[in-house]
Amino acid sequence: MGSKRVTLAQVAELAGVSVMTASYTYNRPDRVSDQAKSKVLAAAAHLGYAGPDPSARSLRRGSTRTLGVVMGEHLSYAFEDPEAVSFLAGIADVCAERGYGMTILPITGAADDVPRITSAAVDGFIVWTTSDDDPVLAAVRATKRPAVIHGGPSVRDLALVTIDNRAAAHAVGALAFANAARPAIVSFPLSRARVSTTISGADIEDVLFPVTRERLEGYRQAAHEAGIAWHDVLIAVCARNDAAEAERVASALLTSTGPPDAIAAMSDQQAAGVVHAARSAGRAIPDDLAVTGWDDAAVAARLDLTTVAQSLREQGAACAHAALGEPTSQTASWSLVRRSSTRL
Amino acid sequence: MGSKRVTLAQVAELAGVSVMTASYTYNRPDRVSDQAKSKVLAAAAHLGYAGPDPSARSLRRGSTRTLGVVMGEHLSYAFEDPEAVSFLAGIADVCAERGYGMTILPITGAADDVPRITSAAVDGFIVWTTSDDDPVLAAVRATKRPAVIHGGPSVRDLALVTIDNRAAAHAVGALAFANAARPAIVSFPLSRARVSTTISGADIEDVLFPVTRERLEGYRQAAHEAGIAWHDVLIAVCARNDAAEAERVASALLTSTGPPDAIAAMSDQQAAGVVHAARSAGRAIPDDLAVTGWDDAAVAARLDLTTVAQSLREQGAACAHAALGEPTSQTASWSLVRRSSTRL
DNA sequence: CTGTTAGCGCTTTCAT
DNA sequence: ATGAAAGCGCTAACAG
Repeated sequence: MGSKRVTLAQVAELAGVSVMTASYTYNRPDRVSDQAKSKVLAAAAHLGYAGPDPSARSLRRGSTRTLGVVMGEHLSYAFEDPEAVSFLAGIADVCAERGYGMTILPITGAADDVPRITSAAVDGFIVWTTSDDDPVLAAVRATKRPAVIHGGPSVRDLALVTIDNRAAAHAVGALAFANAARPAIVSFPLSRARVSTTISGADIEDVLFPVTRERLEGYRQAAHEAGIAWHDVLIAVCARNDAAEAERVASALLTSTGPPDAIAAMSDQQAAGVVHAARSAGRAIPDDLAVTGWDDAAVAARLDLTTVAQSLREQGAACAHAALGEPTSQTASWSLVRRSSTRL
Repeated sequence: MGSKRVTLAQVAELAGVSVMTASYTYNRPDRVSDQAKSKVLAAAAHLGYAGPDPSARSLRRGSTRTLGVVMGEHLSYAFEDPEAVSFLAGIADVCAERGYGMTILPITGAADDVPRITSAAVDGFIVWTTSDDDPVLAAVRATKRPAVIHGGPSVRDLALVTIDNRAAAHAVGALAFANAARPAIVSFPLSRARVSTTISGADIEDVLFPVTRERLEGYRQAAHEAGIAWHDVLIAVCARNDAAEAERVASALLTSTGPPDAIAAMSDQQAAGVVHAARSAGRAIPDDLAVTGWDDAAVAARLDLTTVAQSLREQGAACAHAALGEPTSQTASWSLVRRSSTRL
């Protein structure tokens, strides 16, 4: 007791063995005689030695046995988004199985994000959906460690795990916009600036979040096939993915002149907000207003929402495998869940 | 390009400066001339050097700039508990501010948890509520690094951040059990085994989760003061903290002979399950059944539940400060929120 | 402002 | 089964 830091060398000395025997006691117990082992462990206990120093071990081994997860912008938002949380749980499953730690890298959106990435003691990175211009992407790539991006964007040298958002949006959009005259979309942000705004017929090419962009493209195609001009489609952009903001936005739309008769949202949380707004405005679903969600979360079943099912948990696990350098299929599956919130 | 690992020495050599000048370029840019700095950065760019190796740096500095969080049992459960998630967000706030990483240590409940703790490259530990007999506690203590336990148990040398659960349970129990003849409690697990069971007048001393134990003590006192014998109080122990299990359990209670007329739950999620069960059983709240929750989550306001308010987010932040070795008040605040789900 | 020296604590060779 | 040597990549401490 007492001295601040106990080293393996001290343990070895007290045990009367070489440093290597002490080291083997912790790393290859089978290659050490029981006698030597117990001498080492006794000495360790006596000195209060808790095991090899993790940093020294990482340096020597060249591996930290930890995966880094970059959640984008304010980290606390990440924990508030249930789909993001499922994704984390999927990563956690794999880490737990492998005995790996999982380091959450706090991103603030400011310039100091880059050094944080660069100085993270991790073996690989998992990046949660971000925008094309996110400097974090270059920082991750520069580390030359295995890395995977969930959702997008696609970056050279980095793996990508995602569903086909465009195809899924096309499919669910077809249900949402069936027999609609004035469809609207409740959307995720278009850029990292995250401004809330309402526009019509968005210039999709300018959208910097690839997931949002691809979904808008799918919705555009669905609108087109339903005989609706894209510039007639109102897009309500929400700064954050939550029910409250979607409800406010949808209320405004529904009480405006020429209110929408179909709203496709980008998450079930948003769709739940839309449903509440519709109830408050006295609209019947789907007759007055068709609503679709995304993710097939618990709330979608509860509200009987037509939605796109995908497993963020499985995708999180797939990302973890990729970040560990294991081969993984890049393309995740999705399916359409047709319920009573749409006319079709 | 090409060579697997680029070192600072190589960068320095190419730049024609000493290793220290290269090191300072990254760590004390102000102490290096602009000229030298740009030579170093040019060389680094040329070689594809992304910055000092984190493990080597940690070893040399004696600090990892990362905090470890132990969430207890299956990590994925942690992410499913909204209060646990708030707690994590509070830690994340502080880590983001300080430029620290946050390593989530996956705990499986098996024997291999201990080496995971021991080999975590972190400067301090935060342990989410656990049981008196959790081996993780000794492992954390053995590292001799700053550590803090949230909720309990209290362990020598380790900080503790918690509210006074006993007092809070006493207070909310008084509202729950007012004018009740047959009160019941929907409880968190009593031990890490996490078995679901229903007992009456539990032997509180045997409960291994201190948070659960203290709340039961508070409820017992409240029952006593309401003139109810403890052995008449039914305790429905849930394996997990979620609405679904609480709803099942409450349904069973409400359809039994001599159903409860008051139920105190240990979380708002559980209370929400109880409310749903009451509705299904056609019971009026609070006249037929008084219900109380805990935490004052969003759902509590929505269901107009009497509950105990506490900020897990602030407590998470307080834990982070403690784990960083900063002084922190150990005792967090709580307050009673009286709404319409109780008779008083 | 820049450089030299020393070693953080450990484990990978390669012997014995 | 055990040990000696070497060095992972970096930065604190001190010169100059």
